[in-house]
Order: sequence, then C-alpha cells, then structure tokens
Amino acid sequence: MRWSNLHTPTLRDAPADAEAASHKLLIQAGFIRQLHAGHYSLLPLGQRVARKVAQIIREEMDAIGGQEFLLPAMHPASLWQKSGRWEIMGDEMFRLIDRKGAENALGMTHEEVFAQLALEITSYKTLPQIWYQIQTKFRDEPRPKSGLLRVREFAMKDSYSFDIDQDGLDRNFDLHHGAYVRIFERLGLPAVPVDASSGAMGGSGSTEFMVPSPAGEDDVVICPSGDYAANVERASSSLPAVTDRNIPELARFATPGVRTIAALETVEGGAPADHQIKTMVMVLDGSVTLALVRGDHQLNLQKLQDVSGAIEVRPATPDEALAALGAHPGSLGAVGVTGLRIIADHALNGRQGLCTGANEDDWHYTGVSVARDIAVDQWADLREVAAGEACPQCGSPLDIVRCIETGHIFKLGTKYSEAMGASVLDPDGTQRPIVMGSYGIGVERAVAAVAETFHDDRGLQWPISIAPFAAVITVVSVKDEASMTAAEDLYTQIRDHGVDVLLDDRDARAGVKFADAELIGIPFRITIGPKALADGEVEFTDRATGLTDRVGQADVVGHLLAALANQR
RNA sequence: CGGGACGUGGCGCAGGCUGGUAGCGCACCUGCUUUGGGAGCAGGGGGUCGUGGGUUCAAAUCCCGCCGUCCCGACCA
Repeated sequence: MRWSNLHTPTLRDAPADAEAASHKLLIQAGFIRQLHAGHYSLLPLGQRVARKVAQIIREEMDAIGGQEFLLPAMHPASLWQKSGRWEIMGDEMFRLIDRKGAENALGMTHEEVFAQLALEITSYKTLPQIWYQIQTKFRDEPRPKSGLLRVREFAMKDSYSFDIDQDGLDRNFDLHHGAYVRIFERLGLPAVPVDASSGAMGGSGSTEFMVPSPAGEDDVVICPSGDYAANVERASSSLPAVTDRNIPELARFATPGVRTIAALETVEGGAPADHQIKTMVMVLDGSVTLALVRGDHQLNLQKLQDVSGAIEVRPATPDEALAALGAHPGSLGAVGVTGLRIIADHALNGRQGLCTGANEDDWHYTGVSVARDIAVDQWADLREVAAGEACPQCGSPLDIVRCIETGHIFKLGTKYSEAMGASVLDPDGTQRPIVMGSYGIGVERAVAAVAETFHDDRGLQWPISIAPFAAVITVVSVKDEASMTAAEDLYTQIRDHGVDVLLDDRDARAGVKFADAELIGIPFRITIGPKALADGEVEFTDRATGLTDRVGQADVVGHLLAALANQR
C-alpha cells in the first residue's frame, strides 16, 4: 500500500472528550470514527487490525474443530419468545416491527438460532460439534463508552458446543479455554482466566478472560501467588473468625441521629462494624427483600442476583423501605421481620451480640442473635471481597485489579436445547437434550484492549500479529530520485516476501511522516534518506524500543524478516 | 435513570455576560521559498452557529421545548 493512496486521517490533537487511551489514540491515529453513540466506523487501518484479530480467532477455532457459520443478525420475536428471553432481555434488545406488523429483534447473541439449527442433529453419533461465527451483535447498552470498549453494535466471535453429556461439555469447555489462551497470546494480551458469574446466560460455570487496564469496567480478585483469580461478582476470601461479644439479651436502645455504620460504632451502646448487621432493602423482580451482610462488608449486587435468581435487582427507594419496615434507611433491621424474604451472608451465620436497626427512626437493637432473632430464609455468599483479604487457597493477601473483559466462556447445559427442543437419541435409544456451551470474544473490544495495553506518548504500538502494517518505508525526500528508486525496489522485495508494508511516498516533511508512523504504531520503520543512502545504507527503527540501526541497503530485507520472525 | 459539561467550516476552539457585517489555530487549494522530527511568506475556498418555537427593528448571543454528544454514577452476558 502506498500512503499517498491510504485514507488515514490522523489528527494533530486527540479528541478532547475522550478519556480512555485506546479511544483517544484510535481516533487520533485514524483507525475509527464515531457515527453516533456506541456505533463506530472502522477506517482502513481499523479494519485491517480487526480482520487480523478475526483471522487469528478463526485459525484457533478451526484448530479445535470449529466450523464457521454465518447466521442472520435479525431474528423473529417467536424465536426469543420460545427461550423466554424476549422478556428477560428487556430494554437491552433492539426490537423493530416490519411492514407486516411482525415483531423482530436484532440479535444480541445467537444461542437460540444455533439451537434451532441443532434440531437437525438427531443422533449421539454426530456429536460433539463446535459451531461458530463472527457476526455483528446489537445491544442497546444503557451507556456506551470509551470508544470501542463498550458499544451498541460490534463484531463478536460466538461459538457453541453440542454434546451428549456433561463430560463432553467439560471437554469442549476445556478445548475453548485452551483456544482462548492461545488467541490472547497471539494478540499479545495478558489475559487472565477468572471465575465469573454466569449472569443472565444461566448454566453451571463460566470463565472470563480479563486484561488488566484502568479503562476496564470489571474488578477482578487476583492472588499474587497465582492460585486464585475471580471476578468480584463471584470471588470469595478467607476471613479471620470474630469472637462474639457477650450480650445475651436482645435490647432496644435510643440512638438519636445515628444513621450510619460508622456512627453506630461510636455511640453509647453501639458496636464495632464487624459486630453490626447491615440491612440492605432490595427490590427483586418487584418484591421487597432484605439482604444482610456484616456491618463492615459490602453487598455485591451480582451475587445477590445470582443467588436469588432474580432478573431485576435494585435498591429500594427510601419510601419503599419506610413502607416495608416502618423506618428510614439508617435505622433498618431484620429482627422479628416476617413476611419479607431475608437472604443473609455466611459471615453472619451463628453470630450473636450484634447491633442492628430497630425499624424505628433513632432506635437500634443490641444483643442480636441471628439464629434466635432473625428469620433467615436463605444463607448465601453476598459480600464483596476487599483488597488485602486472604486468598481462599493459600492465604496470601488478595489484589483487586481493574480489567477489561475480552472473552467469556459458559457451560450452558440444557437450558436452550430444552427450550428449542434440540435433542438426540443416545445409544440406549433414549431422547436426551443436547448439552450446550457458549463462548464469546468481542473483536473490536480485543482491538481496543490491545491499544490500551500497548501505547506510549507517541501513539500506538501494535504487536506484529495484528499491526495494520508490519513495516513502513519512510522516504525522507520523495523528490530525491535515488531515494525513490531505492524505496520502490525495497517495497517490491518486501511485498514479495508476503509482508504487509506501507510505502510512505507522500510529499510531506520528514517530521510529519515520522510522527504519523509512530502514532499509527507500525512496528518497524525503514527510513530512506539521502545521507545514509549515499553510503549505501538505510535506517531501521523499532517502534517499541525506539532504537535505530544503520543497515546496508542490500541487507535490510533480511534484517526486517529476522526482526519479524523474532517477535512473531 | 440521577449528576455535570457541551453542541459555532473537516478537526480543536473563541465569541455569548452587555443582541447589531461570524472569527482564530490546524487541515485544505494555488504560487514561491524551504526540506532528517508536525516549515515560512503571499493569495484563496469552505460555516442552515444542533433543532423547533418565542422575545426584538435586529438573535450564535436572551427565554422555553426538543434532539444529540461526552464524563461520573446507576445499570450492563
């Protein structure tokens, strides 16, 4: 490609309103342009990178026996009604009505369509199968943000495995796990597999692949010794035991103005936070529920959602809390409460001598025994792990790291195959639902994650595996005939080796060309200038290190090939 | 959905308070000079000032509605 013919609208300045590094740089370097919120056009450079990412994904999916499909992006409502997700997906699904008045949806994912196709699998003998596609997904995100990191329209590789039983699913899950590790390695991404919540997908287990980055939106609990990693929505830790205070009698006491855990710690008759019960009034699918955690602990909403099975989880408004319990937030408690579902965190199990709100403003209880005084319906892990708590495996202090979710693999089980009626006959002639798994990687998000991970103050630094071009030949003076002849010759030679090379033949100043090449992040630059050329030499610059070598004109192709092989 | 900011040539912004010919930098076009780290001079093209209404002799500017965008939070497979 000749730069004079390449549409690369690089900007002198990064867009003022962009926050994330990938967002700024992908726009500034001319990879993407926004059409509207959450919808981006990929310009030639962006498309080149996205294609290379997709190609790596394809190769690794094919390597584990995946078969590529391409399914429709628009689906009939009936399909989603069959699985029950027409309602569950709520506002996040784009819906439209066609000229006949029929309801349609733009696909957010393709479990239903693939399960529908799996109706034609009728015998265990044709299992297992791995089916995949790279297809546009549509999700009406409440808040698109950070350039390509969270959008409403994006390409996703989604694959689905079909097995006769759980063992088969486990094998396909492991195959995908391995493929994902290799994919992220080839992208250069330091992705960490972590235990995750399955959320609305359901199923028996899921693993997320997380790339540490301040631009991420998930917090991951990681043990520095490497034996534990989990999303905070799922993570647990070991807690030191707390010795209960000896307050055998339940007693109400006045606490004028006390509305917080901290205030209750210092008031006369109060208690340290780990001897308090925090009562969170939540609304789960419209019904008021009490979620109890220890006073110094934080409730994790996703955990509550997972253990309750609720679709919609939100904190109650102060008015709702007042209506349900008779007091305002700050004086709420579960002692003696009946008629409301009560879910309590394990850390409260068996505790005594605790303090909690008395459901009357300015009054609290002390001497609460959970077993005696609170009608807990369900014990569960509700609390969010905090940094520094002990690893459940080895006891080391845990780190909490902000991450970008670049991949997520799920053991679905039979939820969708049963809903869609996909079953096979087993060797005994019994009809059995197909056991499914589902596995996703967002293509543009992977591009953004690489941009987040590899950049410096001059611009992007693509790994060779997905760089839009592996090398650029920068001609310092295009009016110098000897330079252009040498450049054209090199350009041809390098292309003949199958290397993506860009010839910067623009009639621009050297500084502009250097700055553009660095901004775009092309891994290697061969600079052809009159001075070195007079000695029969050119310059070879490594974008990542910034180091420049003088190389003989005749040796530079070999030098480039060696550098590419070295870093590939 | 809550909070905040913003919308003026392709990009970045000023102007707005105090209404009166729409401006600056970058980019773009032409010419000359220059030419190894984002050149200089001269000339030139390009804007329904997001949108609808209102006030006024007169609105980018004041008032109201709407739309859109960004950031924080909520939310989010």
